[in-house]
Amino acid sequence: MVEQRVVGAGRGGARAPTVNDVARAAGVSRQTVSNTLNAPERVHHETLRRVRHAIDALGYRPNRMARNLKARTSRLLGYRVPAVMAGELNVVLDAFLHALTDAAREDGYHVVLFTPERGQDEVSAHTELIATGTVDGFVLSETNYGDARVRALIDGRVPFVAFGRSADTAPHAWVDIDGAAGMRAAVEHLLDRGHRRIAFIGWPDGSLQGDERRRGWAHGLEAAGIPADPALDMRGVNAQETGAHGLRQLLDRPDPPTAVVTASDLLAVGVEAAARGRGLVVGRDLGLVGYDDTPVAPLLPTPLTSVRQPMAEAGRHIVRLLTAQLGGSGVASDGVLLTPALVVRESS
Amino acid sequence: MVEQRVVGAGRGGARAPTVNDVARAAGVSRQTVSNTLNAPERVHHETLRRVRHAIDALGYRPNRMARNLKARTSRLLGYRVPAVMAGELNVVLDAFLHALTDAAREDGYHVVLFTPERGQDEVSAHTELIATGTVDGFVLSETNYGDARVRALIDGRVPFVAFGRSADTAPHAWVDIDGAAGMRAAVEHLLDRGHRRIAFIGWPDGSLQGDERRRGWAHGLEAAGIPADPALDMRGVNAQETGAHGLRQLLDRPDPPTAVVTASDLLAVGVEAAARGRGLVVGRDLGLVGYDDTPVAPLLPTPLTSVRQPMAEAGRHIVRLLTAQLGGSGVASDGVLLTPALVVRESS
DNA sequence: CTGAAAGCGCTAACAC
DNA sequence: GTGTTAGCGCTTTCAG
Repeated sequence: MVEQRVVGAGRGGARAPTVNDVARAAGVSRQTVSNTLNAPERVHHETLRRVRHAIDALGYRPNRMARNLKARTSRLLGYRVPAVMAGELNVVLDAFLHALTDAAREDGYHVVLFTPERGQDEVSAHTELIATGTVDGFVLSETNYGDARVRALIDGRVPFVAFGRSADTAPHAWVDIDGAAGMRAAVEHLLDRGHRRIAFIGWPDGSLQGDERRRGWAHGLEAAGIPADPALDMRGVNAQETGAHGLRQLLDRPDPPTAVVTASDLLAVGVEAAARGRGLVVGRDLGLVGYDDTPVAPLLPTPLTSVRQPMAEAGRHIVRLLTAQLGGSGVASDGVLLTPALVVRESS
Repeated sequence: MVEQRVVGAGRGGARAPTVNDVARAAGVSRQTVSNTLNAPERVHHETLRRVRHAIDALGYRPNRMARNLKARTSRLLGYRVPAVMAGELNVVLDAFLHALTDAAREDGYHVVLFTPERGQDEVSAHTELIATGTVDGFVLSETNYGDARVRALIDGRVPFVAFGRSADTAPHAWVDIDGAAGMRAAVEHLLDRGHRRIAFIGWPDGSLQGDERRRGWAHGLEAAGIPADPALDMRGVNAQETGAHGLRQLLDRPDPPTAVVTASDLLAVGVEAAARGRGLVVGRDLGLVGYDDTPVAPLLPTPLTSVRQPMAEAGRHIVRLLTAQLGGSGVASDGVLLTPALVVRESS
């Protein structure tokens, strides 16, 4: 009986069986082994059986790297791990990565992580990986206006898909979540609840996502015949204190809003805290809707209504577009726009 | 002037220059090119200069896969992306991944993500990757009592490092964070603050981390001469409601605790909510310490004191141990135990 | 239907 | 110091 244990690159382990070993065991040439795997219809029934038996007996598995070298591909998709922002609520990176990984596997790829070296710029971190054939293409996230990576990858004819449009660059493949639609849904929900004065607390101008969300707020109101009052449009960095400060300012006005939408859950947490500080109960005295539906949303004193982004779906689409490019089908300038969903809780 | 643009595997891009191209351009054999890169001391000054010039001019970068095939390694470390748990606070996956990725790069490796296929068991997902030479070793996380992966990888002589000890298996390389020490620090901190009746709310018996944290609570008290009262030892699934229910039960006792430590921030959120429901203010009327220092901790109505696990440091150690094994140095049974730190906020 | 020959891009031995 | 030879494990012509 042939020993059948998992043998790999492990130090000390016997080296893994190769096509040659299988060929010898089955009494055929190694090409026939290859055909058995890649074009079984060209192999005689009986031979097929014999080869397959040998494969099982030896526990043979074709070597990825040899295969890839021959095929001049790595079957690897690069993803730059976003920097960890202290104090920020990570926008469900895990769901996104999980989706990327699952979808990649289904298409015969793997996701490989990277970060730029100290002192290395973003762009050369990418070009280096391509030039060495380490990856076949990239998943870009956190793209913004005039993203340098987008520019460079297009110029270098490197396959990639961006998570987020980057507005002012040449056409390229992207997947995005419609931030304006999400915010608009939040506003419409509050309008349904009877609110008429709805404030927005967001980030300073100049971020693609932030601007889009602000636009959604304005359009949502205007569609209902309510002008977007600039006095109800607050902005500041993405921090709890910005939300708190914003709400206090709003409440100090002669005509305070009855509801607030924020560009992030983090801002909403600040709003909730400031409201509590003024003796107001969110959900009863003040409508509040956050954005991103981070894990904190259901945990606030008044569980927070929030806009949920379909991160897993986005990840799947990204991989599909990317592998389509790599496979030769698929255009490098496809775009997919996904719509977020409002998760209604008690804050609104 | 030689054209100098990034050329890669991109469809339509001209194929990348190889050693042969460089050799031709520099008027040497391709071996000399290889030596220039890998053993420059054996190459004549003048030749070195010429070859290097050609390398720069052509934008040559050695192909990873060819190199790896030759070296019989993939320079890839596999990491199974943990399943996304709805409703759980992800324990700062991003910081961990970032650290893994950075450390891997410094040692000449990359991290590749994977998940088991539908219907595929954990173990064969790992052995498959090794058998095909896709990865050189693994980073295991979420190990638990009698982990099947640990068993299988040891048997298959596959290099790996576990994040978390798995108690009852054969010796192997691991990095862990001392949960008992973390909880003990929390208890000692509360004792310093004058608390004497300190309750613990944790998970049901049978999880390595949960049991360890409970032990830390008991030992922390006993070291101060206070017996760990079983009536103050609550358990339930990791959910907000478990914390809330636990606190209500504790408060209904004739001798309620003055402080609570929990096995997770999520449980602490529940405690905070239940306390508020009873008209108690955490930090003033009740001491509270959570665990994991998730992003919610500073955002609670009373910012939560919590035990922070050094995830980044753990990631770095894991990669160091793993690459040491792969490089031939380093023992496969090294262990590193890290100590968590208490982050004191207003809840205690 | 099967085998022989060639080569993906690189490097390690060994000659010159 | 430099070039020649060989081969990592696989697949892809092309003969037989």
